[in-house]
Order: sequence, then structure tokens, then C-alpha cells
Amino acid sequence: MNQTLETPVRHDTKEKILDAAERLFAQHGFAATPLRQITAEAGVNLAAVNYHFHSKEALLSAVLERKVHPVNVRRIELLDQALSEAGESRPSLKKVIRAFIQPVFEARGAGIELSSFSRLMARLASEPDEWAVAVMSRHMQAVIERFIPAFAAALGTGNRVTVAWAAHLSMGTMAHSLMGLPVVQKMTGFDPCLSTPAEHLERLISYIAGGMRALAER
Amino acid sequence: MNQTLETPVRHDTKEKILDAAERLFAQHGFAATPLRQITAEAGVNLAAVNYHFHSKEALLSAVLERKVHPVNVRRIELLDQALSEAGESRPSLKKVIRAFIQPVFEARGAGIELSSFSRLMARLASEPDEWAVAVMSRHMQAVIERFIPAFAAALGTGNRVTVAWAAHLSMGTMAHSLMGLPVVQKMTGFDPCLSTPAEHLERLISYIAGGMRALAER
DNA sequence: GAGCGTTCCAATCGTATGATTAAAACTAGC
DNA sequence: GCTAGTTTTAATCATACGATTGGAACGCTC
Repeated sequence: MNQTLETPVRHDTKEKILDAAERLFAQHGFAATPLRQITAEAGVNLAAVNYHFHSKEALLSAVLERKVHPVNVRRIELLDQALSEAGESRPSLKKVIRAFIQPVFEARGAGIELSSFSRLMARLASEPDEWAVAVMSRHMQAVIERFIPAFAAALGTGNRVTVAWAAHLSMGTMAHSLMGLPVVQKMTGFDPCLSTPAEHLERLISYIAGGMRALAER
Repeated sequence: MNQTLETPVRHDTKEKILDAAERLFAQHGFAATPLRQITAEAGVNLAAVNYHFHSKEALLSAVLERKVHPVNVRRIELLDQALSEAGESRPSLKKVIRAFIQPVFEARGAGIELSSFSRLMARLASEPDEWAVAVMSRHMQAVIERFIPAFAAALGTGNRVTVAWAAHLSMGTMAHSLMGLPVVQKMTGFDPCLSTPAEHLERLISYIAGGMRALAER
């Protein structure tokens, strides 16, 4: 009927499912979110999920793909910039860390809470089940493989173990910082996510850099 | 028939349930662990769970109580020791951090993986749902309220925001470090949990102390 | 050893889940 | 305007979940 002005009934079912799934997965977790809740919130039929995506797990992967990919592109962009700035000398540790973290802050918006989505990512990262590891590594492996040697260079150490520890602890810190720990927030009476994002970012970078350096100096 | 040789029907049902629940909750998470799997592994009847505990959630709380309480007692013990050693002067930051972390390492054993149980705790801490926050704070609030001022004293700052950030980031680091991030481990080809626990502990303390100091010096 | 409270068990309840189906509605090509 | 392909719908499938039940087996007291 009106295909020129707007195409409202078109393929936006898929998008509406992705939007709802992203929000609900982030808020309540993957396992705790029924497909019916997603389709209800999206205003589409239940079967649409298994039509457009093959399964609930594939839906999760699609959600991640849409959200994580641009962040990762930006990460590599900033990393390359930090590395080329350094030239032959040792790259700035804080800049490398910033390259990993800052894109997450830049990507927020569009209604989805930064902390909620980070919580979903952190949960997935900590999931021991095979398929979760597979999903996560499909979306993160390439990026992590770029950052590991960058961390090593910035720390000025060739010690694989040290670098692995530094990367491991720092990703954990970042994940948990971004998602917030409701219990800690409740008990300290202070919600870190209430600070301005810029503050949050800077504090996080300082903390991680301090931790990494302390590790490397052991 | 044979009540003398063995007493297989004794009161250990409750303990067997707790043991199985602790292991399975830690391994697969709370929501993803069916009661039937717990009772099967424990070799008891399904109804025993709802008899001895009122609900699945109450079972979780009982599991936490049994595991966390002795750890928290030890934490306070070490904290008091670190504070009294310092006397009027500033307490050692590393000793305060150690007071919080070391008891977790001491408590491991009895078949349960350190990383698995930490994963359960970290998951619960990150759960936004009300009841999870309630369960966690019931078991952790008193301890956290003791450590917050200790961190402030050790850092030599009265800045509430700085201390809250330091505590928040450090608990996140600890949680994620202990539980391990399967994805990171897979990608770095290095499992931090393969290090000796003593190494793990020392690295963790160094990292957290470095991060906290960097935060306080901002 | 009768009585009684505690513990255990098999069977089942009501509900919710992810997935599937067949048919209806829509879109475009000719 | 008929057809072929794509998308949406309501209804339903088989399964799994947490919780409950009535009664059987137990340990203890008198």
C-alpha cells in the first residue's frame, strides 16, 4: 500500500525480536528469559523466533553479533592508533587499555543500559558450558588475540604467564566494573554507575593500569 | 533388615543434598541446575529437598551459609589481626586485602573446586534480581561493612567515593579471578587456575593493591 | 510393643518451556 | 489476477520444571 513513504510491516520483526532479546537477556540473563517474554515484548508471534533464527541460542549469538561487532571494530581501530603512535618504542599501557574499554562506553545508548549488556557479556564469559564458550570466542577471539601481544609490549615483558595473568585479571575487572555488583552497591550505598561515564572510564583505566604494572613488577 | 552393619537411611540426607547442590550450583549455576539433578547425584528422593529445605532458593541459601560463614569468620580474624598490628598507624593495604582473599583459598578442598564455587558467588553477586541480592547481602553484609573502613584507612583517604570505587573494582577483580574466565583461558592458552594457589593468591593481592593505589593517587 | 513424631519415598500436580506444524496473510513477478 | 515464495499466525507437541501429597519406614519414649 504505502511502500514509498515507509515500509513499517517489512522485515522489522527480526529487528524487534533482536531489540527485545537484547534488553531481556541483559536484564535477566539468557537462561532466565523465556522466548515467550521476548516475543510478547517485541509484539510478535512466538514462532517468529524459531523462523528467523533457528533456536534460542542462535538468537543470542545474533544479539551479540549486532552489539559486539562495532565495538570490536572500534577497539582494533584505537589499538592500531596507539601502536602506530608508539612506533618502535613501547606503547602506552593506558592507551592500550583505553582501546579495549572506551569503545564499550561509546557504544552505549539506544535504550540499552551499559551495565545490563556488560552483565550479559560477563555472565557469558564466566559460563563454563561449551556452547557459551564457543559463542563468546566466536565474537571475541580475534580481538583478544590482537590485544595480548599489545599488553605484553606495553608492559615491556615477554613473560607469557605475566601477560596472561594481566589480561585475565583486567578483563575480569572490566567486566565486573561495567556490570556493577548490586550487592556491593547496596552495601557501600554507592552506585559506581551513577558517576559520569567519563569518570567511570578514567577510574577503570587507572585501576587496571596500576594493577597490571604491579603484576609486571613482581 | 540390616540396621547394624550400615545405617544408610540416617540423617545424612540433608548433607548429601547440600554437597550435591554445592557442586552442581557451582558448576552450572543456580537457574540451570534442576532439583532432579541434585537429588539424583545425592542419591536421595526428589521430595527430600522440599522437605529439609523449603524451596530451591532456601537450599541455595543453606549452601551459601555452610560454605561462606567459616570463610567470613576467618576474614574478620585476619582483618582484626592486620588492624591491631598497625596500631595507631596506617594498616598495611596488602594485609587488609589478604585478609579478605586468603580465607577463600584456605577454605577450598573437600572435592569442590575453588573456581567453581567462586563462579557461583560471582554470579550471585552480579544478579540484579531482588532475591539474589537479598541472599548475598544476608551472607556478606557484615563482612563488607567491616572491610570498607579498613580499605579507607589503609589507603589513607577519607574520600568515600574513592573507597567505594576501590572496593567495588577489587571485589569484581577477585570474583572474576577466582572463577576464571573460560573464554580468556581458551584464547590465551593459559589457565590461571593451574598455577599453584599460593602463586594465584600473591598475584591477585599484588594486582588489587596496585589498582587500589593507582585509584587513590588520582 | 504401642504410640508418636520424624524422615523418606513413589506418584502426581499444575505450569512453563523450546520447538513444531499447518494454514493463513502478505509480497512480488509475470 | 494468478501464481510462487516469503513471512506471520494460532494451536499444539513433548518435555522438564518445582512443588505437593498420602502413606510407608524409621527411631525414640514410655
